[in-house]
Amino acid sequence: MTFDRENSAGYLTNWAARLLARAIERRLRPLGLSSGHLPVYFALAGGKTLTQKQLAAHAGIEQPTMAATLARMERDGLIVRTPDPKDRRASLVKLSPAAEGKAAAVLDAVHETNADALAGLSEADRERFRAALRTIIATLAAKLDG
Amino acid sequence: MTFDRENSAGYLTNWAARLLARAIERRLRPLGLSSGHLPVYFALAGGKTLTQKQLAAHAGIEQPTMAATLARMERDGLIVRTPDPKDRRASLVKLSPAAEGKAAAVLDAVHETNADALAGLSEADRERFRAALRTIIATLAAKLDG
DNA sequence: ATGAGATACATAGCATACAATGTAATTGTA
DNA sequence: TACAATTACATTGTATGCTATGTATCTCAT
Repeated sequence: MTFDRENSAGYLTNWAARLLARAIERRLRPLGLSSGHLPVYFALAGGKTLTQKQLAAHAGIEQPTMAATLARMERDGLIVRTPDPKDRRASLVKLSPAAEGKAAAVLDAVHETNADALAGLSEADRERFRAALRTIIATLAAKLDG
Repeated sequence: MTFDRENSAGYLTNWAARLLARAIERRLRPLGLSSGHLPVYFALAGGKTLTQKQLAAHAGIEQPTMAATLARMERDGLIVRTPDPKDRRASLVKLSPAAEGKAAAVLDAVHETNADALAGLSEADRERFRAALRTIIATLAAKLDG
């Protein structure tokens, strides 16, 4: 079996994603945050309010994964849930004031991590890279639905 | 907090990696395999023999992660461990005959998944994408060591 | 030859992700 | 209005990944 990892987009993407996750975890840890919190942070920062379902859709993760992440964030005082007055099945999720207070530092951590990772690429290469990822995501997401 | 996911390499890479993982899982499941087995498969296919440490280094994952993966693969009859005659701390890991028999199908699954994911990119864009990933991996791996 | 340090692996604890399934509330239709 | 189907969330079980730490063995310098 001749398999060249260097030419497998899947293998390389997985590897890069793990390295990126480790890099962002290092920067978030001093803030008491973790990589799984990021999609929630960016969806809710600035006082916005969403349901669990909306958060999961926004993050592109499954509902049980979001349920577990929100449970941990609630345990750690990062989010607050209030009953949805229009739907007794649902809760409205908001960042806590403490979490909002960390928003700027979170944004810095994200930007620094991206800058570190992309240090070896020109600005044109960076944009081509992001464009390729957007295409791949769109392709696979469509395939998953259909 | 203004954060544009579409322009975050980390966010996009993570998302693409999760979609790719789901895609390959779908193809591997009928074979009784899973995405975590792949680095082991490709390192050992063809009768090769490596230690756990060598496998972890090859896959770019931490030793305890490889230990858990090997435990599952042993449980499922995919690998065989024999004591290393030169070092009583170590085991030599080999694919089982049953696992070797699936090698061609595994390779097909990987190639098909990559082809699906990259369907929206030209061959030139694909190579640029892989090159960018190799650069990012090298950059982050170096930063992790230093 | 021996003791210190390094090495190979195991173990514990946790986070993030999935699929499959259950429960309660809502919605739409007959 | 009542029942069927749908929806929102919870729960269970598993896999993959990490960090931190423990244990047995090996290696190297004295």
